[in-house]
Amino acid sequence: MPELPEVETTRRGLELFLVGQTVRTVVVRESRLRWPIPSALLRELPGQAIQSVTRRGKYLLLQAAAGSVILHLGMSGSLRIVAETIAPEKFDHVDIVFNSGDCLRLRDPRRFGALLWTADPAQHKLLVHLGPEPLGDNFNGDYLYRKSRARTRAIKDFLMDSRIIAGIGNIYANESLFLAGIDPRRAAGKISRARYENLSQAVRTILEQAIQAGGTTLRDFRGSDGRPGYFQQTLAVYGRRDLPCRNCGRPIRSQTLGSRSTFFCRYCQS
DNA sequence: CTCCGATCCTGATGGC
DNA sequence: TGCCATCAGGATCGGA
Repeated sequence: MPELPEVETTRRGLELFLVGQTVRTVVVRESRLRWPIPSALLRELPGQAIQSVTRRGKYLLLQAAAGSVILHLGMSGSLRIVAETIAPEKFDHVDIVFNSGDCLRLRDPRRFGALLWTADPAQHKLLVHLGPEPLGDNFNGDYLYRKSRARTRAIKDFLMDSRIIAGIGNIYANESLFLAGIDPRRAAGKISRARYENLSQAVRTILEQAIQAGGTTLRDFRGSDGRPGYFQQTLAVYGRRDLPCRNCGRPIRSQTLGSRSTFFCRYCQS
C-alpha cells in the first residue's frame, strides 16, 4: 500500500514529468472514490498547466494557476504516466490527459483514494488541520513532548493522529516505536522529553530508509506498477507476530490498539 | 479528550 | 476444487 515514502517517491517521479504540461481533458470512468470526483475538477482543470507537484502527508498536490488537484492513493491506488492511446484496464478509473498525448492514469481497485479540486489548498478541509511534516523542520522531540502533555491515549494512537503529525501510517508507527524502544501502549503524556527526542529521530530514520527503498523499486513507476513489499526485508516488527525479535530473539507480540494491529517486543520496548 | 463503530471496497485468507 | 465468510486497512465522521 502507498505509504508516505512511496507517495514521496511518486511525487519525485511525477514532478519530472508533469511540471509544465498542460491538461487537455479529464476522462472519468468511475467517479465513486472515497468521495465523488467533483464536477469543479472537470470544469476547471482543462487548459491549466501544472506548475508544481508537492506532497502534504500522504496527499499529493498538482498545483495550477486556478487551483490544485488533491490526490490520495488510499489503500490500493497507483499512478502511471501512459500514452492516452493505451487501453485502460479494470480499475483504471481516471485519466488526466495532457496536450502531449500522455496521461496521468489513476488505478485504484478498492477506491479508498481521492481525487479532488480546490482553489486554495491552504484552506482545504483535508489539509488545513494536518500536523507538521515528519521530515520537516517543525517536527522534533520538543514538539511531541509539548503536544502530548496530559494526554492519556496510547503513544501509537497519538503518532498516527494526522492532526499531530501528518502521514504516519500503521506500519511506520509500529516500526518507529520499536526503533525508539517505546512500548506502543504507553500513555503519550507519560513519556519523557528525552524519549521523545529519540522517537522523533526514529521516525525520521525509518521514513528516510523507506524512501530509499521505495526509490529503488519505484524508479520505473512509469512502466509497470508491480511492487511487492519493497520495505519488507527491513521491517523489524510489523506483520512479524510470533517471529523472533531482531534484537533479542524473543517472539514479537501483537494486539489491537486503537482498532489497528500493533506489533512490538515486550522486552525491547518499555 | 478519548474511545468506539461504521463507512468506503476488493483481494487474500481460511474453513468446510 | 470451489464456494462462502471474514477481514485488513487510511482516514473521516457521528455518537457515547
